[in-house]
Amino acid sequence: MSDIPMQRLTEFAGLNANDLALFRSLFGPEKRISRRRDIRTQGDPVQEIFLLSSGWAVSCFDLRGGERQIVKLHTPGDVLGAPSLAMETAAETLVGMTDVTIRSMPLSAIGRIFKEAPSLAASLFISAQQERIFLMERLASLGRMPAIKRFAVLLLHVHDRLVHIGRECGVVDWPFTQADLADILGLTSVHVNRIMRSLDQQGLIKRRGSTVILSDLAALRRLSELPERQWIHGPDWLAQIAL
Amino acid sequence: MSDIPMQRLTEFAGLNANDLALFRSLFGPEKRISRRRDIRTQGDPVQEIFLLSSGWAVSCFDLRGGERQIVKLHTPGDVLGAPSLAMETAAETLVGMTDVTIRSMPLSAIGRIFKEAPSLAASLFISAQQERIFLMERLASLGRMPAIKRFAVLLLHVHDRLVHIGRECGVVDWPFTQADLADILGLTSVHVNRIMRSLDQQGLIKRRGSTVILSDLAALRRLSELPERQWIHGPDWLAQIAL
DNA sequence: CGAGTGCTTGATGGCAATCAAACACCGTGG
DNA sequence: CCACGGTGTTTGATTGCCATCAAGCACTCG
Repeated sequence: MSDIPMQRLTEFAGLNANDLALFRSLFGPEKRISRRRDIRTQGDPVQEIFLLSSGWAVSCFDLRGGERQIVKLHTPGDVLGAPSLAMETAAETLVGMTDVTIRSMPLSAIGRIFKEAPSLAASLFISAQQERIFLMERLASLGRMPAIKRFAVLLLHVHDRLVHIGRECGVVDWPFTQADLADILGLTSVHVNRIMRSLDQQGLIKRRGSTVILSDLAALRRLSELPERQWIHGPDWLAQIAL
Repeated sequence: MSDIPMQRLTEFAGLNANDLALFRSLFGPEKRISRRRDIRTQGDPVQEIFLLSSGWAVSCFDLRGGERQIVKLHTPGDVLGAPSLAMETAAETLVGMTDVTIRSMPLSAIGRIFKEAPSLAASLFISAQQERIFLMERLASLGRMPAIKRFAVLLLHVHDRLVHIGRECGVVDWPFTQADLADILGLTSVHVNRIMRSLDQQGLIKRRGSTVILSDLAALRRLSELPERQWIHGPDWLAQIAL
């Protein structure tokens, strides 16, 4: 059984040993869920939040017409299902894109965190704000960019997140089919295919199976129209909580 | 000088008198900003968050090509600029769409809230999760719906928020031009115009200046493909923090 | 009254959807 | 071993939603 990944939680500030120990203690045992299975389906009662221990997952909205929009990609260390904390029943469906292992935390534990570990609570709060930025970027890309730029924005976003958790620079090895990418980008799989070939032929990316190699990072960033983000690290106001 | 509106903060649970008093005490004096002026521009250092006391505002992303995507509409009582708490410099531009009055809260005050008023902190946290749901809905609408449905989704979203803060049911009186709506919906102003006339002619809405009357709420909800949301109210885990 | 802003309408064009079909790969079972 | 179905990728032909371009109109304001 692997240890609990905490990259996302300690991204903005170090946490003391007590906080980390508390956080670990609040999660249940590991549970395996296989590829393409729902972790939680939209409409289910909200009784817990999840930590993704290993594998890839997504959050998505299923629409009445049978279409779906993937609204967030998750890598190990991510907390899943938190947005629905504001609701009686889950707004999003959580799906494993590979076999995944998750742990769950009951709602009562969230109360404990706010009561007993304010620094931890603040870290979760900032993480939620970061997620809002990610969503706003995706929104800007769907609303105001043609397909090629959307793809570049997505690829760079995932790339930068992967590098952040220690993966190799210049490579994105994700488990998505072109149909999945279409559900992320608001396109059809046919068009995603054309976009990818086009980027390939222009020399911006190369493809090896489901792996994408970013052969020209500078050109991709120029395409994307969005700046690289500078996240805070150990701001005064956060450090001061621990005192 | 008007009192501080707290609808958004008390939406999910009542707060005790101490928490409310603390919250009030953390905001600076009212400041007026006139229509179409930036409250904070993207790239500015993040030194505070804002409370919108009166008027309408938006958060938007300005892209390199000069286009913009409006990512969030704000009504009185909303906290503005919180997503950029995760960043060194602001990711979004905050703009008043009418003359607005705002109050600001320094970052150090956020630290105090987490340290001294865990129930208040938890309310802010849930509110951030709610904002993520809103963004995910917008994303689903831009990614997977044609223009008419996007408009219906937007109109209903704003309508339901306005009703929530006590405005008349069946009416949306907003200060947006068709060009603004285009920046919200990821369309052009020309197309927004055609969409609105079309809905008007079909009898789903009526227009009186900038006011939209929702003449057929049921039909609009059928169009929108998204369910009405049931937000939590006074869940156990939140109440338990105050004990 | 002229300039500016916002709304409306028509004509044209393009990006992406839709429809359709072939191809590659893979695990399964006859 | 090969047939087979299933999944995913690729490519072409056609369609359509929405963008773009252009111009006229209504209203406000200095």
